[in-house]
Amino acid sequence: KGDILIDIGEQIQFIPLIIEGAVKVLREDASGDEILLYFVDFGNTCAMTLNCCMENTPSEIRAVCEADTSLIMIPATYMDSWLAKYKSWRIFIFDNFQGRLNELLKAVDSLTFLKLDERLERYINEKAELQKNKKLNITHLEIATDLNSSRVVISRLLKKMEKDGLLLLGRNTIQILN
Amino acid sequence: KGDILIDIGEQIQFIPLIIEGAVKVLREDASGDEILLYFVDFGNTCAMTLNCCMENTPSEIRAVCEADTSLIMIPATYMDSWLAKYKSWRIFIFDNFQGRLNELLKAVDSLTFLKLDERLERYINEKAELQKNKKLNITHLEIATDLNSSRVVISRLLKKMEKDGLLLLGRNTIQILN
DNA sequence: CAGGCCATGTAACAATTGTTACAGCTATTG
DNA sequence: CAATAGCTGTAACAATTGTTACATGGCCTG
Repeated sequence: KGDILIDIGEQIQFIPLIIEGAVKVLREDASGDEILLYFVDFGNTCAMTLNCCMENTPSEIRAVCEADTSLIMIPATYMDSWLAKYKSWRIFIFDNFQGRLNELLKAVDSLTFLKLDERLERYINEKAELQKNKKLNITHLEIATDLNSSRVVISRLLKKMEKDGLLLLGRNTIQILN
Repeated sequence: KGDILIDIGEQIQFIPLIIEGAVKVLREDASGDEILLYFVDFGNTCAMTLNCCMENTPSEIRAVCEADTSLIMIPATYMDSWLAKYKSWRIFIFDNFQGRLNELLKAVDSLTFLKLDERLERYINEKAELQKNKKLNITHLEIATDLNSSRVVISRLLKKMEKDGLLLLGRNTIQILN
């Protein structure tokens, strides 16, 4: 948990398949601001990584373990020969591309069409679903970083959600009600 | 020009390769608001389309011809067998995936890290580059639609850019200076 | 237990973006 | 040439989001 699997600018020689746990994929700009792109969990891999392996280009994203995570690391050299040999591998790879593209589209949708309070709500629910637990251990600052907002704004919105009876706030915890 | 190549929800049986012209790829939400994702031009194809062909899922995006456009339409049935047979085809396909993923990342970056005036500037410059002409034929409303903003806001920002000596505005035209 | 660090709550204010309303102008059409 | 529809300019105002500043209280460490 907390380990950086892949960082921006890094070259990768292995395709990571997630067996257990979850990985958070994010993007950073020149001044160090971040935005969460999506989570990847069991049975999936990161399409960005696939490309890096195929094309030997540096990573555009950072991947951080959300929880303790087990991976199978497949050497990149197998990538191409397996594509030629196995239809099941082709299907797996393209399924994953599709999944990642759709996650990116979802990210664009959120940024474009949702207000911050809606993005926050979606974020909290996704986190809870991922860890299968309605009580989150997280600080307002961490949320603000993931959503590229500021702590004060997130606190303000969370307080409003608590007043509306959606949440219960504590130090380092958010309990989802209902 | 103006033709809709692929619409949201449509099924596609052909992989379009762009020979001439340019295609604009956009996303729409439930209430009909749009956001421009990226442009595709010569030598490329649309990764979303690739997936639709492989997986037979409906399109998540709309593709509209920006200019008069010529395409080669490759029947989707060839997709898989060519992947098994030709390394050059695999490279082509993965290059395109990489290109489209990077365009999507760029879209996320713009939405996250740029203010509207910067997004507008980027948009105008991209348009000019695409058509290799610093005089654009476009209305403020069209721009507002592509950027998911409102006409009044775009007019306001454009006027400011004109005052700053970056542009020359006319009816249906924007001339980029410098 | 004292000191310091961190998380949260709140207020006041600023900046950005969106909305509504209306006026003037241009081009096209009958 | 009159009528109309579409494009642009502008003002006034509203909503959302960001910023700065400070207070409170928990928790860890020495």
